[in-house]
Amino acid sequence: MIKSNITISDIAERAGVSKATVSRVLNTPDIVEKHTREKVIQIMKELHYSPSQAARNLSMKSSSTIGVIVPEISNTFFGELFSGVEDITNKNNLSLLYSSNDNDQESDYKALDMMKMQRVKGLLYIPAVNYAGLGILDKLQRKLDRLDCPVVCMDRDIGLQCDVVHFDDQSAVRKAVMALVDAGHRKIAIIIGEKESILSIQRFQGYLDGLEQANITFDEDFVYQGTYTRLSGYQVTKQMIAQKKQPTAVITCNNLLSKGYIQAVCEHTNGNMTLYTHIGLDEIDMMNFLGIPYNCIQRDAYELGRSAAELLMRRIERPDGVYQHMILSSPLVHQTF
Amino acid sequence: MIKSNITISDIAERAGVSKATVSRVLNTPDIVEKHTREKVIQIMKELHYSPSQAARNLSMKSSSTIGVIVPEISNTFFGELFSGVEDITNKNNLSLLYSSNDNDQESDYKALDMMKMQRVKGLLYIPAVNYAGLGILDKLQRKLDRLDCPVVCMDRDIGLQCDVVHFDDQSAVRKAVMALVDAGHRKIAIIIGEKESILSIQRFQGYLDGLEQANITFDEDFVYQGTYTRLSGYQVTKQMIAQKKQPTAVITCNNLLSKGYIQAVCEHTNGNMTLYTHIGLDEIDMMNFLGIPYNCIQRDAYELGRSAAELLMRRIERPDGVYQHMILSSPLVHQTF
DNA sequence: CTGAAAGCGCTTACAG
DNA sequence: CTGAAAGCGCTTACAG
Repeated sequence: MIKSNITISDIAERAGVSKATVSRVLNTPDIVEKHTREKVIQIMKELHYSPSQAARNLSMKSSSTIGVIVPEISNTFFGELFSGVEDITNKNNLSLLYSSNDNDQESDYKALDMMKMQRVKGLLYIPAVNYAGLGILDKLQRKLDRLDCPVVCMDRDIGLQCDVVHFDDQSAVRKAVMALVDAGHRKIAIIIGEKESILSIQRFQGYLDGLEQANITFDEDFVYQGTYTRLSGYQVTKQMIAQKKQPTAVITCNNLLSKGYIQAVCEHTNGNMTLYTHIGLDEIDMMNFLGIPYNCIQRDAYELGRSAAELLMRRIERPDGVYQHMILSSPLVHQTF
Repeated sequence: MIKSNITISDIAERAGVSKATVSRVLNTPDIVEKHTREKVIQIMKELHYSPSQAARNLSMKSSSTIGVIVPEISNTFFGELFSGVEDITNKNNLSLLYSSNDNDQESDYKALDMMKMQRVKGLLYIPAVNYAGLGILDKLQRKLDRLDCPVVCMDRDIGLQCDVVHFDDQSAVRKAVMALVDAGHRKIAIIIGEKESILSIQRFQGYLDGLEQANITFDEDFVYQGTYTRLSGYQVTKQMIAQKKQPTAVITCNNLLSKGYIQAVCEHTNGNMTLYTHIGLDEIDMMNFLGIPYNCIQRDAYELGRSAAELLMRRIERPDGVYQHMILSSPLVHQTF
């Protein structure tokens, strides 16, 4: 560590100019005389000067930081998303302030408070829970409004007044059901996570839509509900396997549930995945490469992050104008059945 | 968006006290009289006051942000690592400023410059490349020193003067070779990434150590070198498969290479992974659950992140003292052969 | 093209 | 226990 608190004053002094001039070569180099400019730049380099963003932000009442709040970074889906975000913010020379909310409302509030204290220039946000369902959507909305910066809500459309980017899960699940029906299935089970989650609600609705379209009577025995974790997917699938009334096809509603499902099935069949015909939401890494046919609704998390970040950039440019509602398609990819 | 630039002055005015007092209820509440304190707090709540970190940092010449630089967040290894980091920084009420360097030296410099401008309180750092190998380690070291904050180097020990946390890859690979030898193998191939990478150097040395210990003559035909990407792992493995001289066992030197390897082997054998006996570095998600026996050197990325973050916290507390060199063990996990 | 000065929103000795 | 004032490191009208 080197104590190196070089400030604009040091540069000004050495260059024999005012602080204002130094500031100008930093911000509006064109308006300072060439010779002066070069001298100042030279000295900055010599002294390894690095302007303080904090001071700059304070003075300009602005910020160079974008906040990102996602449920949990260790889920590859959010890692990919993050990667898409970064590609855009990098281009715009913006820093990324990160926080995860662990799908927990309290953590979510904490994260939002932090973002506010940091005065982020914009926020990319995945709500922790379904605030609409909890009846506290208004409270969240006010919290976001008070952030006093553009917000783009990603992945979960809980009814927020802001730009929103998400996948059309409802129709994707509907199509998945239709594809199974076309292949002759009538007994189609679905495994969903938390009932209250907007994700579950939409995906389940897609399931109902599909059944209706195919004239299949809804049978609640084929609805398995857990939480959006691998462990839960495993347990629920075990339960399902033990039932007398068996489905012939299964839809699992996120990548973690799918993983748990696969684990349970493989354990039961000794690695043979054909116990049920299966369609998962989200790709699962490696499945394609192992020569195991894997059917899924493909959601491009990288693209989600990229689109949301681009939308945020535009919104920062032009804060006014009607909110965008962007829906990304998620194709059904099935090699077999 | 609500324009809500409530400042400490607003609070002071409404509460009929000075700014200093308001600041004190924020920072040292105990020394302000109970009644005053409560009144101020009350007004802060009413007005949804949120202090500006930028102003605070500037005034205190400090920071509440930890920087994290990793190669690429989309690799699950780094996602897990990040998750370990966050658990610690959350506890300490520190924000996380994130940047990836994409294993590219220029991006790495850019990231470091950004961290400096942001005046991070500490940095968790994975060097983009092997600076030692490039002969510019000194330059990097000075860059880090000028950051004027504690730095913990993670995952890659390139010889930096700072705290370091990494796995003992060399001895892990040596043990992997020994395990293969014990199972009767003599023709053991290794697939490594970029030659110059410190990762490759150490892992390759472990390979040599193992061969020597087993009295096996080194045969360079069994060394396959690519880059640390899935595609490269795939291509190199294809090449290997096409060779007349065949190994009986293969070691792949990171998770991406392992994935590419698996892809190539499965493609060639139609899903039968027993073409070679294989040990990969790092776990691969799902393998265990698919009932596919997968042998690997297990490196706990979450633990790496957690340890590094804890070390950083301690170093921030006590900046002086000799640098720590922490080596995490990475057990060899093999169910078969 | 350049400088003096005020201001951004805080904190903290200092004096009371 | 509290306030007035200086200072953190910048930027930017304003005047020249």
